[in-house]
Amino acid sequence: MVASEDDPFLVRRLKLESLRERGIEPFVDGFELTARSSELAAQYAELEDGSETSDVVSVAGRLVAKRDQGKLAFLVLRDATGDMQLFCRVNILGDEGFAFAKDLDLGDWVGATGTVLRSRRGELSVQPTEIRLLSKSLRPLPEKFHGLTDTETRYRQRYVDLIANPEVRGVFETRFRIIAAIRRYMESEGYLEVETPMLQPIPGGATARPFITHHNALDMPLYLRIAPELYLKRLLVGGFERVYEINRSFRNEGMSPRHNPEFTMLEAYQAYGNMQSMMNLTEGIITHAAREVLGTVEFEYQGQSVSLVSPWRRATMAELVSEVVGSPVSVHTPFAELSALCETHNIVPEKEWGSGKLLAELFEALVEHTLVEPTFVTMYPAEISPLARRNDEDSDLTDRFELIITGREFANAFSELVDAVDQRGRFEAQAAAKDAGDDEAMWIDEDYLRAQEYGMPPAGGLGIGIDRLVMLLTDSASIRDVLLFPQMRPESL
RNA sequence: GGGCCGUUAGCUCAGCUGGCAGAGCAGGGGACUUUUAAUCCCAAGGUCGUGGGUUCGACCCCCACACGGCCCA
Repeated sequence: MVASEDDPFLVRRLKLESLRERGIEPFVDGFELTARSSELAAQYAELEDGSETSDVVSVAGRLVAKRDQGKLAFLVLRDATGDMQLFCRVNILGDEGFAFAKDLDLGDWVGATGTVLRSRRGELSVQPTEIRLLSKSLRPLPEKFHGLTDTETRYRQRYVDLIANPEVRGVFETRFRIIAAIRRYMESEGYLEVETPMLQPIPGGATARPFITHHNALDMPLYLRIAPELYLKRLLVGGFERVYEINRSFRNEGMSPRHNPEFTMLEAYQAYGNMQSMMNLTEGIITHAAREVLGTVEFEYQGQSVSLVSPWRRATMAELVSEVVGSPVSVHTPFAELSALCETHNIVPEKEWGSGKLLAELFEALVEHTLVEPTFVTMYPAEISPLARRNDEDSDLTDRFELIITGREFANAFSELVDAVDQRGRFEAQAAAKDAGDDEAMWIDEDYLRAQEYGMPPAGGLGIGIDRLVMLLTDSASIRDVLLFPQMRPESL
């Protein structure tokens, strides 16, 4: 028996068998509770230290602490709203009931019925007349003081992380409140939430490598979408004027503290809108979400202060790059000069890159990480914006912006390209790049072109990375901290 | 893909120039009728990530691999 005494898992298995032998079912069928922890805390806020009531309540939760004191024992139950202490006395529970209570293990799901009191030390408690085991826990919980800190275990066994680190649940509650707030905002702005295919025959709407899968009945490849964009825009052709979708997209790329293979994006499209209206919408969505969950638009992210107070800075990509390199630079700067600048800054240009790509690379390397306060970076080169409308004054640029906050991209939006002829040309340039070996380049989507040929209204379109927004508003350093189950290599169990 | 760091008891962590593996919590036994990381006493618990190598001797040094984290592409 020495071995089993040392193994918490075995001890609990034996305890489980022993319960059954005594006719006690360790996994009961439901439990009727009358109160939750926070409700009792609010209801009895005025109850004085050391005073007892005759009010009978039933509570339930996971046993997270046990302080055995001889003929008295303090158990702490945790439910979704908070903790509640059980004040267990042998003369109230009886010898058998008291022994049963003390024999419960940390981690067990427990229900208790009894009277409400506040202990001399001021702890609101339920003094049980009856304690029931609702569901037996077979594995020991992490250490009570330090909790679970091992990052790998926290991500792999999120259920344990959520038990051991209550603040983690808070992060995810905030995540889902942000998303709910955005949905309310979009509805108030007249947008209809729609659902478009995640399994696509042609992955489009972004430049990224897709995941590929196979449909057996059709015997054809399908791709997990890299963006919903092209389907949402087909809806504008069909006459929907304001649509949005919040859901997963998938990109078959490297993982990092800011990238997960599946991630959540908001995309919204507005007929008759343009880059300007998308700036307003972006500002509205993000400030609304911040106010809803933080109550303010000024906060700290990873030690640096961030202010989302409107209006947000607007600057063109060319202006921002020029500022940093100290001389005027634009998409029209001679190619050789741009190449030389890149090399000065340790960017190795690839042979198919044009001036637009060079400028964008300079921006990413030199400017992006320096923009802490929200900044709309506008006038993206047409070369790297195959779905955006050309600027009326300069056809090498597009009416596109990205929103940068804390040095990171949060949104990407533009006046949509609705000219089917121009769109075909841009697709063909992408196809050429793909043939030249760029496996992130876009495919030609003939059906999308056909849709545009029917006539698409002028429109603004917007994408916001929801995971990154949640990171910002929950002060999380890694995307894995805002994904319940981040992607991990398989562990050997 | 490259660089750096990490992996020791269920959990959180120590471990000296290379000399028999340590603590706290949890778990086991005992005391205690107002505790709050309760306290006190006793006993137990380890393929030191995996596989090689160096050495009289390796948790420690070297190599490879696995998993994770951060940085870079």
